[in-house]
Amino acid sequence: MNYGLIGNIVVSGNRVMARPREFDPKTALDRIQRAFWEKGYHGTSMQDLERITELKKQSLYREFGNKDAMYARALKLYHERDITHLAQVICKAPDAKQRFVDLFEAVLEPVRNGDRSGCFLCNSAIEHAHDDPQIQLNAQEGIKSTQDLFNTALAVSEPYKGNAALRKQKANLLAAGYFGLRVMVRGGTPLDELEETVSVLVSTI
Amino acid sequence: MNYGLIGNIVVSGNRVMARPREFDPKTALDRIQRAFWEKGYHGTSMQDLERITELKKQSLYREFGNKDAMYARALKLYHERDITHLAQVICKAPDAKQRFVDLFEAVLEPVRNGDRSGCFLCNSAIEHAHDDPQIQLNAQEGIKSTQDLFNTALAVSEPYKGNAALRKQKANLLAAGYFGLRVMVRGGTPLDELEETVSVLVSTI
DNA sequence: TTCATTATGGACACATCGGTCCGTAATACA
DNA sequence: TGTATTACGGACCGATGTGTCCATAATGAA
Repeated sequence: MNYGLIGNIVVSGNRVMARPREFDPKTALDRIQRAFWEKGYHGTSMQDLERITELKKQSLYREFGNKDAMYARALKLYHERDITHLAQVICKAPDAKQRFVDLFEAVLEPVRNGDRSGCFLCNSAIEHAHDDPQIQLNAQEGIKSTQDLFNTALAVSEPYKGNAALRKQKANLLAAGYFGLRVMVRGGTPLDELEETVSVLVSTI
Repeated sequence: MNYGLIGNIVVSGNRVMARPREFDPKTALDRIQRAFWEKGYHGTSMQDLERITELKKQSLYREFGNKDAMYARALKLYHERDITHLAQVICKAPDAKQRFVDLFEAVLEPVRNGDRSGCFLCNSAIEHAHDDPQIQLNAQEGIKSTQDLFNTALAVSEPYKGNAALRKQKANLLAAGYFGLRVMVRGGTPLDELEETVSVLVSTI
């Protein structure tokens, strides 16, 4: 049994393990991520994290190290879970157009539930563009991989299947529209306007 | 002679005026705006503002009130100057397509000069979406007015001139792409990728 | 029991934050 | 000259921020 990383010290399982952890690190990280996603790095204090995780700060520091590490973990989780989720959504339907209908529906679905957090990747890129080169690099790669994802999603149907140049152009167009849409979500654009924008985006396919 | 607003107190000019202001409030506000634009509200401290304006904090407080007021003034200046600038750019050319070529060129021009601040409106919307309803409202209106601006810009040429529904759709598409593009700028996307995205956006007109 | 670990409460260090106040010098007009 | 205003230096305030330390209790396995 491996308890994983605690701070920077690896705790192996073949030792005398005493009082077990009472909280679930995954749900803790999940809540931390939600906080950073909604309110940003500066907008989220350690007090906030204590409150929403229902953990004391000592436990948080023991588990994750420091605030920066928590933010990095949150961003990583976003990539591993939420981006991957979109990647799965977009590859289900058998034709390109329907794929993007599904994708944009997955984007609007949280909005219908009152969640206007937008895109964590975009948010972090904008908040830390001018002070954290690591996050900037992460954002850059995220943008790139979104374009690539859209590209492969288009490749299932003609004329994109047989025309790589056209495919890349369309992928870029859809990616720009996608990022813009997510900014509009966070910016408070009414749902019907968002839906209209989605339908126009899809109609370009 | 009217020295305008100092804090909330109007200083009328028919009194014995003594030592005149030695700095230019406009250039001070200009630098304040640039700082907020680049680094955001939380990322910009009063110390930063003192440094970049070359003013002491007492002068800043006397002139603008407090940090929130400075940020509000910066946002207002963005609307009055930078948005208006785009509005002028986009209305020069005689046909719709060229108008958006000009617009996107105006967006990329700062990037060519190494300025990747992006869109102050988007940045503020994302940073304050969940804590300041006033800024959220401002962002919402900014998004709306951008769509409207694009709409009127399209109205100069057929088929948009005679087809309001099509015009609105295209305006929404271009607006989403525009916002996405500006996020990509701040996210560090390479210039050639940005140019490619622009050319695809323009080609939809 | 002993030992290693987790959890908690509380104090506290240290920096930074926005913001205020005071004393003093400089400036311009009456 | 006196008066009103601006500018500056510097001290200072209270709040908040991240992060550490310590003592103590709880827990489970050897």
